[in-house]
Amino acid sequence: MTEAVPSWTDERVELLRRLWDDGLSASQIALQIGGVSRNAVIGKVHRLGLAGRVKPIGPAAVNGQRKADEVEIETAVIVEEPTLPEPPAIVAHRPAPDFPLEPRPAAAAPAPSAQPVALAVSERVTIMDLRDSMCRWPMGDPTTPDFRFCGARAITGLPYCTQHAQVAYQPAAERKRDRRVAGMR
DNA sequence: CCCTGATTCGC
DNA sequence: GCGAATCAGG
Repeated sequence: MTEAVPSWTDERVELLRRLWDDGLSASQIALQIGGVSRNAVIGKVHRLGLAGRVKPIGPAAVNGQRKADEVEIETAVIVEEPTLPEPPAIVAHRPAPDFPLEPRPAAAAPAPSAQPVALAVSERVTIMDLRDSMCRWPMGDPTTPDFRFCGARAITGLPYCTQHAQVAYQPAAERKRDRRVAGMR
């Protein structure tokens, strides 16, 4: 097939803008877009004038990559009381990948009974289909082409749906070691 | 060492 | 305009 990438098409640029605005690093964006190096991404970002974005939180928190070299502020887990009638200024940092938190069984043979579904199950959406008020919880590695977002109805004021908001802002509960899938490289 | 973005500069 | 190489920082 034609592996040759056209170049920075509108779609690719749009994706680039979105991912960059989403806080993904250049290397991650490059891996996801494919066909471009991280330098290319950075270069394009600068040309587009997107550089100098506000540094969110979590330089590479997307990957469970921890370095004992430095003490990071990963402890930025916002501890909140069980009651959250109002969305405080929660610092939405990029949550760690979550594979074991899928509320949907793999084999989804709907066997449509005469039962109207009140809420559609989480529909994974791509970055392109991600709209506002959609849960922006990342599913899968941003480095893979099948990277999706939850896409469910997000809580007003929060970037996540009820399901993921819980895990995103869980109280100072115990934290279990998250073992990521077999990493390449 | 790993990573990050910023910049330069030949193409 | 593009991006590899390089730079500078964490």
